[in-house]
Amino acid sequence: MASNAMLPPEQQICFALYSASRSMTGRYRRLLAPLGVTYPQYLALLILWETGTSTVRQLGDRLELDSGTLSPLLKRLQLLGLITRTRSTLDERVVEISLTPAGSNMRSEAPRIAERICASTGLPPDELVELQAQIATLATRVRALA
Amino acid sequence: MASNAMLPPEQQICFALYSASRSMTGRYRRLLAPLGVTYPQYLALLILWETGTSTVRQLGDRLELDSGTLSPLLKRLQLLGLITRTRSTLDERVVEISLTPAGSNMRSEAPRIAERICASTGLPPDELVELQAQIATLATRVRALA
DNA sequence: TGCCATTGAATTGTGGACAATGTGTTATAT
DNA sequence: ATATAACACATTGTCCACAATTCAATGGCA
Repeated sequence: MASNAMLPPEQQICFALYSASRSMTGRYRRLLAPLGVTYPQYLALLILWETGTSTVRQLGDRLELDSGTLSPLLKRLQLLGLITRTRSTLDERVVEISLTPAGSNMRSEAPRIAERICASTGLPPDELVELQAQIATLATRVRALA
Repeated sequence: MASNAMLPPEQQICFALYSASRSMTGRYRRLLAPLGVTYPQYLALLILWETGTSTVRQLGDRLELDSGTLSPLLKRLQLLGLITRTRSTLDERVVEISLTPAGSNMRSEAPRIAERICASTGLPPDELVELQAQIATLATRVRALA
């Protein structure tokens, strides 16, 4: 592995991930602009479209984000009128995040966006799935070291 | 690709990239902490260790970052005493970034860090190179749409 | 019951990203 | 030679990411 030691960033996998992630976020930026949401906000909506309601903690577990990131992000989604935030009556520490009708309706835009994102990769579905799995495995492995 | 339409984030390649990139940055955070620099700062140093001197534009071209990101980042590297920033005498618009002796000396730490990063992936060198190439290709393709 | 560690969110502070704009410099075209 | 465009970088404002801290609420447990 010593041969890898001083490779330029363009040949290192970390930079490839860093660069690819920003490319993808940039692609989402254009696609999501008409909806007025960002990519991380869209990720939170994806979870909520699936679950209906989630706590801040549950969103953080799924997206691997902490409350320092999610709290202001969710506040912005609330300002946009897409979600509601209410303290749980069973446990006053917990904040329940739910979709408003406007937030629910936005779900119908998702398939078109996902389709265009997949198309941007230029990869056939099977290769996309394969690459996704490899990258996810890598992420899990690296995260396990923390 | 309609089948991909409403996959949960955990099964989408964009989220895999987003998540893997943050995992890697987190790994670098620990490894770079003794040096007092961040991962994006380390990327700039990687270029400078290779070139000796670069303009802000050249750094931006290599790292795909604009001056809005690089200007404050380089200012921090200057505060750390790792680089100098001087206006080019030939073209007063250009700012030349050069390594200080302290910045140059830091290069000796790089191989050890790169080695540990590669080890974190848990992948053999050949698979690492293969995966890097696939991700870099994907990034290029997506970026071409902008 | 009262004490104490734990938990869930929010807040604060630092550093990235990136769009949009500003400022001065250089190149180009009449 | 002078306007005008193009260029390099800096600045501003918004949103993310994450460490560290705070604070209220909860759940043991003596």
